[in-house]
Amino acid sequence: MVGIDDVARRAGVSTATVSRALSGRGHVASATRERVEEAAAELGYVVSASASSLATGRMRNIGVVVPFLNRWFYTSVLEGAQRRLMQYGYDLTLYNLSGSSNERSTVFEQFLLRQRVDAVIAVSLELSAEEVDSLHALGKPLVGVGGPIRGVPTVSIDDVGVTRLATEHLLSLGHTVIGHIGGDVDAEMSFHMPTNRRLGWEDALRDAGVEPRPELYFPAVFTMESGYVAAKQMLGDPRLRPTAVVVASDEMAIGVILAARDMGLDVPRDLSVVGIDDHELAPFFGLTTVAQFPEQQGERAVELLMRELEQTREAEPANLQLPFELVVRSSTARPRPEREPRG
Amino acid sequence: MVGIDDVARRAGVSTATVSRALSGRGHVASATRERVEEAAAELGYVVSASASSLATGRMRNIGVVVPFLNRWFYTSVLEGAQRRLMQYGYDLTLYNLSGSSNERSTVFEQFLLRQRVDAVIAVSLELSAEEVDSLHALGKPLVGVGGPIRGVPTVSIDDVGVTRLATEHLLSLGHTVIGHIGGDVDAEMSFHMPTNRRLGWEDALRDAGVEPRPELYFPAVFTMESGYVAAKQMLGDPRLRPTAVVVASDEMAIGVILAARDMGLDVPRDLSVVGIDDHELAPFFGLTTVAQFPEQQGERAVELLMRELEQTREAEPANLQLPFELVVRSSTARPRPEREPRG
DNA sequence: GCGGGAGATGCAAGCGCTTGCGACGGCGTG
DNA sequence: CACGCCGTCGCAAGCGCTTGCATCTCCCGC
Repeated sequence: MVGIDDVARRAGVSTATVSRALSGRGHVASATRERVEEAAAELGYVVSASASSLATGRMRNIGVVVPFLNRWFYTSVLEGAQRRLMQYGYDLTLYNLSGSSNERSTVFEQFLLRQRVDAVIAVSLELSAEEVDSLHALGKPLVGVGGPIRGVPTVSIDDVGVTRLATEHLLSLGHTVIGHIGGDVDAEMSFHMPTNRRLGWEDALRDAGVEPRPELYFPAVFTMESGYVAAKQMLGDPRLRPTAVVVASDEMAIGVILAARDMGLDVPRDLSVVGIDDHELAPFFGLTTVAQFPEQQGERAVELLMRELEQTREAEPANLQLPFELVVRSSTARPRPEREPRG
Repeated sequence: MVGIDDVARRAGVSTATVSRALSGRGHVASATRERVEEAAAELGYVVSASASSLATGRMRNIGVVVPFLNRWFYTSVLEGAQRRLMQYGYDLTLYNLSGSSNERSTVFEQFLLRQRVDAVIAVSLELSAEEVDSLHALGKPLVGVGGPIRGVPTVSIDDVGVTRLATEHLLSLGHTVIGHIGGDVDAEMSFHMPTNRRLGWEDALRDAGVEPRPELYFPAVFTMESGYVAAKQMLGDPRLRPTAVVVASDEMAIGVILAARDMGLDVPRDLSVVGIDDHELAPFFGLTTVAQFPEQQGERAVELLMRELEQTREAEPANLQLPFELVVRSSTARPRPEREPRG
């Protein structure tokens, strides 16, 4: 295994110079630097991560904690974070909490605290005060993505804004009886998000002079099937007869479209549906949606972290609100002139 | 930061004893061990990963390389691997190749060779001989999941077996005009898999005395949309008129179901479809499929690695074939007595 | 022409563990 | 009863880097 002194010998300098030349820290004459780089390349030298870490106290590795893996949002965030981290020369070590419930404490106690990561990104997780504290006690920066964490910088979207935008789109088309299928507050790991999205729907309606009807809200759990079931209930109730529905995620929205189809309703003629996400399947189903950009969220989270890590100054816990935008496809249209939504 | 000698002092022993007591290597009187563990717990001591790695040469971290993240198969493998690794006390660092094409070489040259991982798991990747060699040169065990890699232990399923089983299911129901929608050999990173799956379809047909017709095979790219498009072509061609189709993945198969529906065909009355995977959406669509168990594949890959890592003996490159099984749902049925499949 | 400063490099002391080797008793065996 | 072995533990030498400090050279300005 070729080490730093092999390189030093070959380049005719000291190991200190090799270290400085390769890391870019400290002054090295450019001629010397080239000679060192050449020697390193010829020998195929790469620094030992552990030795370097031991000496510097930095692992160049950050931990990303996600509640699930099998969901578009998380993998997208992961993808963005990974890409950006690689550019910074950092590794990403993955912690997935979806296993047994005690996996969570194992992750925290055994792994995150084990000095294997310089910082952690928590995706859509509501961390307890102790969890945050234990990380901070170790001097490990922490940023959240998705759910807000008290006292921790977070990148996210404006959750009330997205459903507000979706609802406004529907209102502008002339809809007034607009349902909402959203996350079940009890069932999710992050309870703010579903609540906020519901709020956006209500706010937009009120601003338009329409009083939101509680019976037009149906809870679901962010899966296609759950959206399907909720839609069947909503559309099957003759007292409701919504002409449009805003759905808190694209996966659920697709379930809604399928449900409508199965009930003989035409989308968008009989029912307009708009989702949130711009999931990869949205174009295929012609789903109008409010796009959020999870990859970008991952990237920004990394940037926040890097700023805290590379500079010495404490980062102000600035919560970054990322942009979102309406993508109109074929699942929304003006309501039918007749007030009867059924075929 | 509490270090090993803080623990040693508190327990009244040497650091050597602390190390041995906590790591379980070497003989330590059980009374001493308890005293040490107690002291460590009281101080909240956790070993420094870098110091430990430097001394032992082991990182207790393994790299997992995936071609994409946004696909059910990969995230499932990842999930399984992660869970098992955590049980062994290992970290998982994630490398995703889906970015730019030069990301691949960066991953190999800059990261995997950087002594940050003890071993690597390559998921559905055809590694070049140099890539394999460079890893072996560093003494890093390597196991593949999904695609076979020459000279490397691999865990996978019998790709010809799965489509054979799917086809036999259809044959046993009485179908004889059975189409196949499979991966496009040119478009995929792993070229064996689509070929083998096509082979399974052909073999089963031949064994039943039916000559497979090449025009009943349609290539696609493992997405729902691509399956949809291929199905439209297949079902739209009046010369073909298949009564059933075996599809190389569930996502594509769902596309096929949707296409059939859009063409006014009833599944399974007018068309039986069977997929491969047992994707999380399969139950929702009532899709009959051949289940493979990617999480299990991830777990087994880890086990293979651990055997190679923990024991000294060289692992024989035993390729592990994992089980698969037919899951019958509502997308398959006997063909209609009439030979006319159209409504 | 000389003092001072800045740039370039080397020396060597860690970073916090692990582990081979040796010391020391206590106990089983011939 | 003496010998040797084994279980238990400490000593100290690394593991392969990084970096503060010292040294030396060269150049600049007065």
